[in-house]
Amino acid sequence: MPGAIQSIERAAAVLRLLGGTGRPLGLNEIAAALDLPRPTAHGIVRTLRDVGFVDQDMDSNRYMLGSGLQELGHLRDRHDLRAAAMNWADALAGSSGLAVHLGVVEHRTVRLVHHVFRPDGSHQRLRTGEELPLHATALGKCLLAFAPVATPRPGDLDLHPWTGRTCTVAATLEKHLATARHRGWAGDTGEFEAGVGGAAAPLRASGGVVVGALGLVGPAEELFGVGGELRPRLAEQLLGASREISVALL
Amino acid sequence: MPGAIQSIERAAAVLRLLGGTGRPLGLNEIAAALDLPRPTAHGIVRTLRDVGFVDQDMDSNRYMLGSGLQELGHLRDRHDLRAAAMNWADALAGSSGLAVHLGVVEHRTVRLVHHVFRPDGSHQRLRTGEELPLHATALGKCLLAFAPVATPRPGDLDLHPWTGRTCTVAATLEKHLATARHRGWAGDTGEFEAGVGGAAAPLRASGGVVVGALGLVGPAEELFGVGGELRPRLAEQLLGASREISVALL
DNA sequence: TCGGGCGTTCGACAATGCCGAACGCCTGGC
DNA sequence: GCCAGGCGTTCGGCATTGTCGAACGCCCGA
Repeated sequence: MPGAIQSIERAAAVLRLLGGTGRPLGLNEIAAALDLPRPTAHGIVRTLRDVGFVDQDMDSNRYMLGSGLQELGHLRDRHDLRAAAMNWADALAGSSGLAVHLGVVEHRTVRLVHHVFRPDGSHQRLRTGEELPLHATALGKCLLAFAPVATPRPGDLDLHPWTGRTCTVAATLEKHLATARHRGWAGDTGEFEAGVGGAAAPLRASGGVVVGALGLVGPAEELFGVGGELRPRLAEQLLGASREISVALL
Repeated sequence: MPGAIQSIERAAAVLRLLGGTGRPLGLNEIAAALDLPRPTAHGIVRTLRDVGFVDQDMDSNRYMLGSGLQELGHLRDRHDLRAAAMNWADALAGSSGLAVHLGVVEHRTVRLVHHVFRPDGSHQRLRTGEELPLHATALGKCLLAFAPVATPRPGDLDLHPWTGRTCTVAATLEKHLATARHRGWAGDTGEFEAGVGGAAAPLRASGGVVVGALGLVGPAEELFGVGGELRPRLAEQLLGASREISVALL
């Protein structure tokens, strides 16, 4: 059984030390805390700085955790969401006969973090990683409606008209969001891609924080009945799955 | 100029690869992506797993980002808050003549992340790192009032009676929180420590998310006038500082 | 059962990391 | 102004640690 790589272990110890101490540390403090000679600690810290995991204050020369770590931490949060949702998303695609999307807020868009194909064997392109507009998709409108503090205000969005059905007036979009809040899900009836509809429900982590949205996507006439309402069976399946995923996120 | 420590650089590359790919990776994929021989990649990945920065799925043997990284990322978020608030907190202590606390929600308590002594040269103990009760301190009530999704509901809290003034009934606490929301700050009149009062205002990051609270702490009669209202000068100073910090967090 | 693919271990060796000595800069005290 | 001390940083010899080809062991599918 080969041993661990010592320099990587030491790098991890430096990061934990910086994280556990509530202030920037000087090289001498780091070296003393880890019982390392200063040039050894310096080599480690300098490399961590070069890779973005540690920042160095230009005036005091002290070291602190870097933004590269923060980004990785947030990505890990997202992976947890995906892991919790994956099985339920698969099952939802199976029971609904539609494609399933899992999306999160990223900057001012929806980032697709998981995509289950419609289970009919038709030719489909995997869209994981794509950016979708907040105002013109069910996922986006769901996030706008249920995670207002994490999303821009409708009035601050560029309401690009993707199709003739896209909301291009903030007040109209606000009405859609109010309706979504009332129903517990948000819909789109061909607002991003003509003829393609969607419905999405929020995913909540501990404390009720909305951390993402789960959506169904397919031909609009398959999702919505004559009155424009989401078909009751689909609503039940979507809301059921989003509830189970939210429980798994606690 | 000495070079970087190669194995640490490679470890960072592994972490970025795992973060940037939306799914768990096998060793062969990691080795191929980084153009490393498998045993080399294995040594790196195994060490990262041992230090908690990488998790390995027991069934598939695939590797993904670990929870240790997530924790460090969150700690970095907190350090950002502290860095943004530090100078304003110092100035607030100077202008108010009181001690200043900066706190965040951690589990079901307030974690003190910064503490500026009252500037009168009196003997004081540094309390950074301490846990304070949410229901009995101004910081805690501020977080309960303004960050409801990140804090427990009053009815779910253990309302321990620290002093004779502590709120021990959820309905009473709810009233305090409603008052705080109305005023923009929360107060405590000796509910945690007899005779010691506090007032706290929320700190907001981008999107309006409340990420912490800034508080004044001192003898209750210095904070509150005869009618029990926070002295106007202190209210103005506290709210001014919290606004400036919130701007710095955008 | 066999073969392929996978993660993991073994051990030789050389390259890389380690670390004592020294350097250069900054600050504070005299 | 000068000096000393404290700090982060560099240098370079050397040995230890990391690297990596070869092999192992396990699992799954044909």
